[in-house]
Amino acid sequence: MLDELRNQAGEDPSPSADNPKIPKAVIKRLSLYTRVLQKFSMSGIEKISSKELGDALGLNSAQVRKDLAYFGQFGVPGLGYYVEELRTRIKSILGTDRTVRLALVGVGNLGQALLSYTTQFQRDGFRVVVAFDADKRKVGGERMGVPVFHVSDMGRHLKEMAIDIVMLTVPAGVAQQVTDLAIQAGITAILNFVPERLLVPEHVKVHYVDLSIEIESLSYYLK
Amino acid sequence: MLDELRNQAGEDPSPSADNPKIPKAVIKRLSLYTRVLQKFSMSGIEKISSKELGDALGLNSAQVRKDLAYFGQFGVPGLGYYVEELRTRIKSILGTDRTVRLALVGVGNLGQALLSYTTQFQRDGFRVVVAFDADKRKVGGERMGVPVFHVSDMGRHLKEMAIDIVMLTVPAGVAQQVTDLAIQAGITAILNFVPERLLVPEHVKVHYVDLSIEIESLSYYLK
DNA sequence: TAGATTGTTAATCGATTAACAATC
DNA sequence: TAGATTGTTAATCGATTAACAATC
Repeated sequence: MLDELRNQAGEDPSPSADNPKIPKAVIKRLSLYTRVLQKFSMSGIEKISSKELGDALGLNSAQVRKDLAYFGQFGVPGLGYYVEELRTRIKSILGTDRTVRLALVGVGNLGQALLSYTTQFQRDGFRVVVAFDADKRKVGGERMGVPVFHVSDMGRHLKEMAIDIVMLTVPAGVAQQVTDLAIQAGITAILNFVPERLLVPEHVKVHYVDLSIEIESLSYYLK
Repeated sequence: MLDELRNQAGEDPSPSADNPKIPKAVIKRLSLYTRVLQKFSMSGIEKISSKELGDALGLNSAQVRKDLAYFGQFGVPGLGYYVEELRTRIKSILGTDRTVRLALVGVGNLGQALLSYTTQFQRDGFRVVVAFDADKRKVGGERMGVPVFHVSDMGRHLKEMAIDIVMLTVPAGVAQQVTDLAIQAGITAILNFVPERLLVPEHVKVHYVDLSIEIESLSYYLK
């Protein structure tokens, strides 16, 4: 599982009065909503109904309204939602209204693919600001405008550069080791593309993305 | 999600007597099980309990047993499961006991990352046998041992090479167009890495893998 | 036989959808 | 006001976990 599955990370932000345990699936859909809203916004459309928003993503309109209701009342009965306002509110909820700073560990093929997303990330409030590799030949220069350092210096750079999220695209054998180093440097969020289960302390959030599982499970549906 | 989310593909194989609607999440876990079983098998361990299998993946032992129970009785009460036997049975269920033939459309960074997985895929019963690109400079030769043709010839090659699954890593603007071509050529399973919803006929199964959503939703948990 | 672990049912938990009064 | 669409509750659906008799 990549995704969808294998969200065996830590616990959600603790449920409280104004935060009554938000399902993980809701958070993922919020990101999808911003993407659709962005498109509508660029076409100059100013309002959108839950039906329209749902249709664009293959979702039920009730689900859209319920998702949003977790965070407040954003709509106008009889009218719908104001596109730009809703987009802004959701980005604020997700925390992508400020720029999230990413580090990439492992500048292999997948790593570089993620780096090439940088431009898109930037638009979305994300930015890969540093990369690390164990191969000295890859170290020193830049890849896609991102400086590449040796993993032995990782801890220091992670702190200095105020990294929010570490993306792991290293060989399976060293994933845990690299994870430990990152956590020592104060990292609390890891996006793990390595098909290995990582052991981390409670306060660290690991998100698993497992590309080969996606392919493998699709095979079942061929028959 | 990736994963997890955005499984808005067609319907499951129709529920019948010996096939009582298998949840999608179960299928994904089956792939994970084979991976763990492979490891145990290589360490020379011959049997494994649902507890051990679950622990290796952070899953409940009851869930492991229930997942397997969808497909028959594989275990021995008081003993557990025979590693190699179980592995073989699951691979047979998933259809990865034969080699699944993949085509890649779009030889960009992500495409090449997926190509570089080829070796691993092969071990798992997967093989990328052909790739396509619209850039003439990429066409003609091979990448990671896989021949690259121009998209204009895609339909013909897909048929001739008996492709099972098409992996899409093309620019967003052409995703639907490429999809239509693939479907015309008889493709029924698509693994879509492009953040675009694809319109496909009922019989075609689309699986969405959305890397930037994974990152974006992780941002929420930073706070 | 005693100990262990399965397969399976029932209980719980979570997520989606339908329905509709409230409201612009 | 009439029409439309929200926010929200209740109903449904699906997935996970607990519990335990069956069985090796």
